[in-house]
Amino acid sequence: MALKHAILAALSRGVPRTGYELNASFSDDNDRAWHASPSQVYAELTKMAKSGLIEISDRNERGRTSYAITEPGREELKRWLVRDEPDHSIRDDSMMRLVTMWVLDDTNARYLIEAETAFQRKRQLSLTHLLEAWDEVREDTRVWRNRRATYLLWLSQTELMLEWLSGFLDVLEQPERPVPEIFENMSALASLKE
Amino acid sequence: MALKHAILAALSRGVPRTGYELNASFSDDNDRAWHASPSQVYAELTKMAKSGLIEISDRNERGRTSYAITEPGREELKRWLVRDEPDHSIRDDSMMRLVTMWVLDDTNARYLIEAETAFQRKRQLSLTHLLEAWDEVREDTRVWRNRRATYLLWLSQTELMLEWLSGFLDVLEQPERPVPEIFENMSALASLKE
DNA sequence: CCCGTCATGTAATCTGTTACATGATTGG
DNA sequence: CCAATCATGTAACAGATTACATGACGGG
Repeated sequence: MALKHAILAALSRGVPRTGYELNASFSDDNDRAWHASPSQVYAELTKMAKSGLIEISDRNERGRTSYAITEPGREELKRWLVRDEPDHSIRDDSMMRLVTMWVLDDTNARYLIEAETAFQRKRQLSLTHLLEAWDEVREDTRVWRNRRATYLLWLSQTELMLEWLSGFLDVLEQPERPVPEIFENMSALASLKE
Repeated sequence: MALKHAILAALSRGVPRTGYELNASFSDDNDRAWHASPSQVYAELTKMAKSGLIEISDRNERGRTSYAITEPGREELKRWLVRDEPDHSIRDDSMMRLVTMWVLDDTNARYLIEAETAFQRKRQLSLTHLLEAWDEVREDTRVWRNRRATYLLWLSQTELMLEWLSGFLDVLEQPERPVPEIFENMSALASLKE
């Protein structure tokens, strides 16, 4: 039950948040960590409040209910981090498409690769903007250092992906050219030269 | 229902496979595309055989049942690739841990980062070996070009991760040093310098 | 006043995990 | 012959999605 921990992580800074706000971050394309649907989040929040990991910190005149992490919640978050084995299993729809691309003709394959490229470029842009905005805030707490480092990772991951996608187009379209040759000039793959 | 498409993709080369063999690839740490548990795979295979996307190609003296993709199955695979929108939502347990690391003290954080580093190094090794083995096979079909390109992507993703992890250790342990400075000399992040 | 966004939730359904059961074969 | 691996499945449960329902508020 990892949504539980994703919620605890989101509240761990101490700032209370509403279900709506949490949903925004769980559906955000920039948040490369955990996705959840709204109904799931609301259900989980009710359950967690009942079990004491979080508590209602504020119930506004309007519908909004804010939740805050409790001490047991913070304990559980740490317990999870240090005791539970990380789960490295992956379900990546777009990766699966990339491995299966060869079943298509060049026209369709090219189209799909370009669509993926467009998506990654969009991501690259919004991550860049976010990082630039943070440069001006100039905060330097432990949380922010962690978050900035993570966003730098995500940015370089999407840039690696973009570089690879352009090579992948050549792999499908230039069937005579050896695959290793196509990728050997990638800066991001420089370490492969050893 | 993406497991369906993962199975079709695995059978798409035309080589029949048993449930057991499919399970091996779905639980393989190297296969960075789709994970599934054995019981789920067996259930899905029975269902797909009933609906005609795959068929039993061989039922051995022993328990083994081999499945092969059918023409409708191949059609469905292509339909999925070109018509269905890719799902970019992510649930990445180890990524979530990395974003939450700041709640821990340095000792625990360092320990977890080192554990993750060990995992990624193991992956790096097995991907390297796989690619080297393929160099000797020297096949050059459309499938193999696609697969080689994908493995090169996974390898460079792993190497990017390794480089980032070593920087991330510094982020937590050298609280005075600015985060961007720590990562600016990464070769994989070279494009950020523009 | 109507539409879009804010804000939360229920119910039905589907997807995926865990624990368990079963039995054959292979290598030491 | 015993343990590990091969090989498949069932049943109960947990996790997640979809469609739907509800209502408040703010701006044009």
